[in-house]
Amino acid sequence: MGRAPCCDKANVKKGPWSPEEDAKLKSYIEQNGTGGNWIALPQKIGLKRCGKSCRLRWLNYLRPNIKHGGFSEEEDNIICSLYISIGSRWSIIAAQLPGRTDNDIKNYWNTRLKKKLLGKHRKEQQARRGSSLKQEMKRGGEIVSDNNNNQNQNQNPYWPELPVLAPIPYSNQEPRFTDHVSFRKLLIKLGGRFSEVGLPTHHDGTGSSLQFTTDHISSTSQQTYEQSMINNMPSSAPLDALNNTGNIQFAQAQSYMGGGVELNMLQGQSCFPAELEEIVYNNPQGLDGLEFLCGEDMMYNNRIGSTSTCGDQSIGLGEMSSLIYPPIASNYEGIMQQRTQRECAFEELRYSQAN
DNA sequence: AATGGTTACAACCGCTCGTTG
DNA sequence: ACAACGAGCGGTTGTAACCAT
Repeated sequence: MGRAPCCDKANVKKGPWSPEEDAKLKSYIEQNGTGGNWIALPQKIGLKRCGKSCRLRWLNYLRPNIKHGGFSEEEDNIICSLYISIGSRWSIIAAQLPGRTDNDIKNYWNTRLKKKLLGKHRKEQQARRGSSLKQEMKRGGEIVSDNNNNQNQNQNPYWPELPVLAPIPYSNQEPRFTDHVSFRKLLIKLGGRFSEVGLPTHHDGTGSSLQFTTDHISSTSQQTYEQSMINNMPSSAPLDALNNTGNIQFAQAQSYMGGGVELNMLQGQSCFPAELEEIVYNNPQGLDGLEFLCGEDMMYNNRIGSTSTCGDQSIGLGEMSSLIYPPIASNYEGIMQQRTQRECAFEELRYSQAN
């Protein structure tokens, strides 16, 4: 037996709202509130609309102080930062941007911001290709003959340029982020502390779960964290929103922090959105300009570890960036569970390319 | 002016989660 | 413990507006 429909589909109007309908809904809610029951609302007002439709119309359009369009650079940065941290959790992102709705941000991301970001990335990639091609032409055959020394010569912290869709080394033998001390430092810098005591081990015997807790955070590291948040965020406004918001999800997220957050560094896992994975995995340099998201240290670590997701203790940008926003990172397990099939497919593709 | 393609946005759909009886 | 229900969320679709030819 299926679930009963929330309204009589045959008798509800669909499509764009008329000004009259808007006026009815707005004036009723302003005078009486929603009454906590959206399903009953349209009947009370005499609207031939589904309750869900009314709710959506109110939240996305009629509610006071709603801003439409005209996203600022700062808002762009916040959206990008949060998207990279938590993915498409539009309601959480919207909670950090007063006056913006999740629907609005979602649309803005899908239609403009994503393209803007990818366009910028591709442009930079082309520019780099162009300049490296010029260099290669200058050096002539040197490169080929010197191939064996390339690794040593490559002194910059960046990954060597990888051709798009080139097979990515995928070896269990060489996890690139095996240094627990470095990782611990990073976490401490971010204000958390992980404990290896009593950590569960994987079936293959490699302990790879890191307990990220805040209940032991010293005031110093807490301050460090707060400072790092301030430094890394485009402005303090989102922080204010974070502190002051009545958003339930954030409250929940904060409460989870007290109990400790487990970051399972599972093989090949990344919570990175597919379109950004392209940037990250094909060309970590492409993240230049997004340092505001995580700071230079983390950018460096990303370059070191971004293509290694198979190592038992390795950490990819997805995981790293999920630490940027600890209140959000506390939802990490949930986010990981919600990894899309698309992302899994991406990982599989990478794996198959490498083998 | 007509047509076809693209973009931006509003709205819908279906799912999950929390609450209630 | 369970089912029914409403609220909320994210993905998708429909369509008006705009632009190029």
